[in-house]
Amino acid sequence: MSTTDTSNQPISDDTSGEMPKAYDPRETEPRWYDVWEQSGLFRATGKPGDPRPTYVVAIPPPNVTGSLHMGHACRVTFEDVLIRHKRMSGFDTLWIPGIDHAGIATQVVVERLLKAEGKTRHDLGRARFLERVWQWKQQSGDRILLQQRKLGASCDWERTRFTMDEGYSRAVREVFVRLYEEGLMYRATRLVNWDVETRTVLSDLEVETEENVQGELFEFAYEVEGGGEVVVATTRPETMLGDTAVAIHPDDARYAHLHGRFVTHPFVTRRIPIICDGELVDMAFGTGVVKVTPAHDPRDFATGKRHGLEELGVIGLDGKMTDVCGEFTGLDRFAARKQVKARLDEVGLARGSKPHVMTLPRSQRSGTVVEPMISTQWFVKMEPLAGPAIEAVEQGRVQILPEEWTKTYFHWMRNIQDWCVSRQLWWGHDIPAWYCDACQHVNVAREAPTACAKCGGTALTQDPDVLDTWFSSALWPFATLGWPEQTPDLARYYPTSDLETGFDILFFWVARMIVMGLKVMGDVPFRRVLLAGLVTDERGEKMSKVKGNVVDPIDVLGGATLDALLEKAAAGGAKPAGLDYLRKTYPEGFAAYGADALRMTLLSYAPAQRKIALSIKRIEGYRNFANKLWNATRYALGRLAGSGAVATGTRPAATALPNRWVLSRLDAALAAAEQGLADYRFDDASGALYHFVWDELCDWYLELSKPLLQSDDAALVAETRAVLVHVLESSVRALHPMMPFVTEELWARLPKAPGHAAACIVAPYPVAGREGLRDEAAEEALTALQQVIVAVRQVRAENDVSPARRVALTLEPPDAAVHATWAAGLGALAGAVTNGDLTVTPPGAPRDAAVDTAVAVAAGCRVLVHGVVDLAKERARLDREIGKLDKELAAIAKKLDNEGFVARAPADVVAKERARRAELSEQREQLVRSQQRLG
RNA sequence: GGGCGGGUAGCUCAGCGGCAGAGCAGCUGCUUUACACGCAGCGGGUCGCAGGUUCGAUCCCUGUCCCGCCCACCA
Repeated sequence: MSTTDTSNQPISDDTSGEMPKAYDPRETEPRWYDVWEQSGLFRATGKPGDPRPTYVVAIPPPNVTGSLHMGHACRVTFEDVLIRHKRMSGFDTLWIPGIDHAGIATQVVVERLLKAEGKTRHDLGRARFLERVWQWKQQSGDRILLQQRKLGASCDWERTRFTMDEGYSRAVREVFVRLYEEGLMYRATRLVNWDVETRTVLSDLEVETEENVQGELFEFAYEVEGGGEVVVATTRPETMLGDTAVAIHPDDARYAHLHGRFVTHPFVTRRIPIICDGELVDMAFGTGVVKVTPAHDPRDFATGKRHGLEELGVIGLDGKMTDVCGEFTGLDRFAARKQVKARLDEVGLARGSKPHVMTLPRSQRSGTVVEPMISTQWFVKMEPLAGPAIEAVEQGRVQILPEEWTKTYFHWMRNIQDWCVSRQLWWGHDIPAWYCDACQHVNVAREAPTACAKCGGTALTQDPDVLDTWFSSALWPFATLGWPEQTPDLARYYPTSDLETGFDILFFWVARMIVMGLKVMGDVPFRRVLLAGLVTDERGEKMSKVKGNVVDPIDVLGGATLDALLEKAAAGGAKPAGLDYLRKTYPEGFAAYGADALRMTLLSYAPAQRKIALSIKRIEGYRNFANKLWNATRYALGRLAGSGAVATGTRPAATALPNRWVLSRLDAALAAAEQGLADYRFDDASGALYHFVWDELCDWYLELSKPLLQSDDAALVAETRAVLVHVLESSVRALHPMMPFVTEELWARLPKAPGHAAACIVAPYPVAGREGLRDEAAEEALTALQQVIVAVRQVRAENDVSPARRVALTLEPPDAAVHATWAAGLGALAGAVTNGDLTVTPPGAPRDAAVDTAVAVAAGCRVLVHGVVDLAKERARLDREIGKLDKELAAIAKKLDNEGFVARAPADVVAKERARRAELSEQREQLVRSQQRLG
């Protein structure tokens, strides 16, 4: 695949200087980011009729609540890998950046700022408060966008969107009105989740349940009119002030005499009917009598509807008892609980309490216990909308990865409840509903109406509430492309390709985008959903300011001393335990690991329904890897200098074994990377390239290339240079999506043929098998070479032979054919790499080794290391080697002696075992003979 | 009460029918002119537990014990 012509791109940078021994990301990263951005390389340039395929990702817009955290770094990394890979592969790529206004979260943050000034939002009034929030938005939003740049995000910044942009607001109003017109948006009075702290209603999703709370089940009696009593139990005694019925099971013989009777309320003058309800009451639970508070409990609310009970609100929107509560009026709900219990005790109606394990609903934002309240709110009717969204996933029009999440998605969608979308906040999208002062008619319109549609009255009041922030987020994939205008962007880039996000917002955001995309655009918003884990600290605990365990991506990139970390944590309100954790875990703070290292680290975790416990040691490892790549290039540049060898992007021809081998291994690595990227297994893709570069290219090829480059054979030297530069530049290109900065820097320094891409970011992504396939013969031969070299190294290390000491080596090939290969040059390579003078003995030569000679068996050959005098050590080493072989042979024997195995296992498996047994036995025999010779 | 995921080397995690792997940590050497952010070598695991299927199980099935998460209106 070809990429856009970049020969005229103004890519230039001063990379002529000497390469320092260590790579310093602080120097290269800002420099290259500016070059990319200023050259317009992030822009999606597709025009109508552009033949290139498109690839589109809409970023999950970060909240304007502060600064970027590790979760965002995760988003940026994954998405940037996808985008950069596709860009290099010739796609017209668009990555839409943006910011979310994050209604409640942002309002809470700004209110906290005001509180520090001793003010509340009410002191400012709505208009001035919103001004403050907009100020905050500007500041926080800018910071977030800057931080994303530091991570290397190649977004099309000119298309940056904010969920409260003018155009975006138009989209929100349009969708609201359309849903209203179809009867899918409605206003209703319901029992809702009320957050008394922020004084707003919450959707079901914004309520989190705290499990296994140790509470108590308090029992008290109601006096029955005409004598007797019934005992009820409750975890919330204060709600008894709002009891409007007492329920028993219709079939409960114990209470048959109570049918149609009343009880009296001890604190307010009210007769409370005893009702029969088989749905609410479980005869076996407690006393079998249930107090009914329709205004403050979901099940009681339903019961109230069935029986036409009065809904008596006793807890106000402010969490205090309302004025129908007599002596308890004005008390905080928790104070009232105590007081009610005390008073019940006083009047002799308390009947004791039992410990009770329960779950407590808490507000996701404020953490306060959520109070069920009756209130009039706007709802979206979800069931008709969910159907198509379920189908889309069933039919694979949207694919969810990892697949385990599909089930979770279906479960939620199939049991979906209506979505409460109004919020009693100031920061958010206004609800486009105006109430007629004269006739109360609800006027829902795209623009503010001048007169009531029903009575013509001109006195209209707009709904003071705003919309749930997720309502606008649900429109993200098309609103960012200009909808409701029919823009060229919308035509070209919708549906988007992949959506990548954290699994924690599968319901909040992903599911609702699918719903809205299908409803509004008539098509899915994206083809694929990639869900990633939550980034946690090293212990697997969620990062939080209070815990002090927040790892700021920017600190990881640029470095931070322990003192700086402690200071920041303390400023964020971290507790002493959190600071201790920091001291213990990061005693030296962070070095400047660089964005590339952080990115590689985040990519290295396998996708799973699990947390990503970010380890600094791991980041350090990838920092080291960047340095490794840097130094490999440094080595290559030194050897290429003045030679005229250049990278062409085309695989050079090779005859020498190491050259053939490394080209073949490169191909294997590229194939693995390609597969990993295709499967969204970034861990596999990055891992394949990491291991190729470090374990094969650096550990073996670069070492083997040294003797080759010193050869008198000019053609061999030229070939090796061509291979060296090719393998390196291919690795650099292949790693670019994961490690954009160091690769761009190295790319600039590598000598390139005139036609080759000027910038790595737009260079063609290397494809496996393009200019040649795997070279099996070379791989096999080089494996043999490696075995011999490793054998010599082992012998040297175990016998304390200094690496500096040159030794004499003898290689005894088993037959003429093998002898030919080693004699032809492999033997010399083995010697060169191990600092030895290696002699290959011809077949049939005498095979007696002197006593000071250590012997290993590798690649079927005997490997003799002369001048090794420590007999005891050598004997011990051989013992261990033989022991290892014995263990393996025993395992093989167990299999082959098993008739079932020989009879039923596939023939090739059996054959393999037999061959292996033969090989190992031969090896063992040779070692035993060598040992005997040692005496 | 349902559902999902996890328990593999000291730590963090890959692997998921046919020789137990990586990174880090540990131990032993090495100022080898690409790299000490390094090189070479070594040690370390009844793959949570118990059954079953299979010639063969870390991998598949059943049960069980821990840990995490999600959903659910039992007073």
